[in-house]
Amino acid sequence: MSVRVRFAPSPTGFLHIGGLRTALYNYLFARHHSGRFILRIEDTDQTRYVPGSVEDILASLRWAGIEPDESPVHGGNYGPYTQSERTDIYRHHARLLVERGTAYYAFDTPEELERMRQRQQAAGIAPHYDRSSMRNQYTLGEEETQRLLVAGSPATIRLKVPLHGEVKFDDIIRGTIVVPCKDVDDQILLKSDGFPTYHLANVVDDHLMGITHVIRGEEWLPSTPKHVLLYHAFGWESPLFAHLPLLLNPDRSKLSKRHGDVAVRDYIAKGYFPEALVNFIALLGWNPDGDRELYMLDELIEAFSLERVNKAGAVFDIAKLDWMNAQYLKQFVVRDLPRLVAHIRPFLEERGWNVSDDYIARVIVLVHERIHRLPELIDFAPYMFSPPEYDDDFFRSVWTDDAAQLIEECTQLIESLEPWDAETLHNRISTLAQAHGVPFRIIGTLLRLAVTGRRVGAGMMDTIALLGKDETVRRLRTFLRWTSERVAHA
RNA sequence: GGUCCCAUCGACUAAUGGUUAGGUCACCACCCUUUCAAGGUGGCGGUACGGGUUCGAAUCCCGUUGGGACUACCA
Repeated sequence: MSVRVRFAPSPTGFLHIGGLRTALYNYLFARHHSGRFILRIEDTDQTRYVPGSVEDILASLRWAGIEPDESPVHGGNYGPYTQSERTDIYRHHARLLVERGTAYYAFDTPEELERMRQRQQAAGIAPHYDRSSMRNQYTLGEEETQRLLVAGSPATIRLKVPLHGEVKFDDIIRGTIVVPCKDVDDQILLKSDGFPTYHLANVVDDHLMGITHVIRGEEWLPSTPKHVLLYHAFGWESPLFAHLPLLLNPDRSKLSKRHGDVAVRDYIAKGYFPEALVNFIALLGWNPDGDRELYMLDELIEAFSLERVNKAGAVFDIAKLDWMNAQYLKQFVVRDLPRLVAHIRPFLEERGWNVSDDYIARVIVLVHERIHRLPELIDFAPYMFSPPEYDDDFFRSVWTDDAAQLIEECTQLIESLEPWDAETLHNRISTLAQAHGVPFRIIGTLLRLAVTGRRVGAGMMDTIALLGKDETVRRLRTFLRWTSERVAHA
């Protein structure tokens, strides 16, 4: 049987980084086995729906290179792929269960349920639906049940969980899991608003859509016994389960906002490469061997297997993501400079800097080893796009008595430099430094301060060579004028 | 509280009964060097604890401790 897997997010906001990893593992598994990857939208809770979510999920997946084979927009033979368009199917199946005697009607109000829970807590027992004392099909009797239904009383349908015995299932990642039935609650399957709960919709859809492997986050592990019971109740064969370890905050709680960005779109906005983010999260909880770190998407597909997924949660460590992004940055500088130029151009234009592709490319080559993400280039080397600004602290910390003389001579040297390249510049300045008995680094630093207004940056000779003779000389003269004013006032 | 899951350096992980417990990030030092990086070399640092099983345990079993998830007419 060919593999069919699904990623089934709720449209309650932007796609989460944890969701992206779940989608990725499903996608890798599907592609590795030449199977199908399905996107299903689980919007059965109308109150939590956030407009634009579906678009963000699709856009984020596409950005990451994960394209569904079937989805609300890609179509497919098992649609519709949006649960709110399948309510009739769920109602039908819920009634089917009632007819089979494996589910029943319940008429309790939220207030009644709340009181029940409080009683149970006060008595020191675990909160659970008490089938024998609440208002349902069994306590009310068939006649009263029918009367209430006909009268239109709000009703839910609950799963009739056996009082004894145990539920057992195999998880590909965790092995056999056994839970006593008495610890499984009579889960609501159909809400009084006629919509299904996650549990019903999920099981019905996975069955109807021919899903072979349910690969999802570990947070679903505790409710899997309910799902297994549901498959039994329908008389269906259940798919194989694989519960993925959670992505964690640095404090080892479930990855969440508060500790940093969790939306994929945040990472897109910060200029991370999809290759880097995908590579990074693929290795959070899975590893094909011990040593290799860098994998492109097709290599991940080739190497992926659920058997090598870890059980323990993994902390999302931005520092390593940054390192990985820098690795890809270096790679792309060699392999695909135009892509980098196109990537950074909007960021530059936002600052009002319109320069040629060729110039941008040269700046990227110049500074790329000093940054992790392309947009960092703007904060790292704004002086490549606009003149530097100096302030008093800066002046005090750099100025020495012979600085003016040295810069004056450098300016003249630069004005007449032929040919115009970094190596020649380095040689001539080196000679000048020797003539003055001054270490090269003194002049290098002085030039850096004058030309860039900063203490750190890319190689100074390369920077000057790229800035050009006119611009460099202009900045040096400005600097000299500015410093002489400072000295006069001092 | 109850149920379930988990446990190798600070982080991500390798080692599926036999290794001086390996690699990557981070951190530290040194080299390189016009600054900062990048790169190179080296270093710091770990099998949570206690019992078993075994000639031999990070690995298998039990317990303890710790962490997490779940415990809704949310997913």
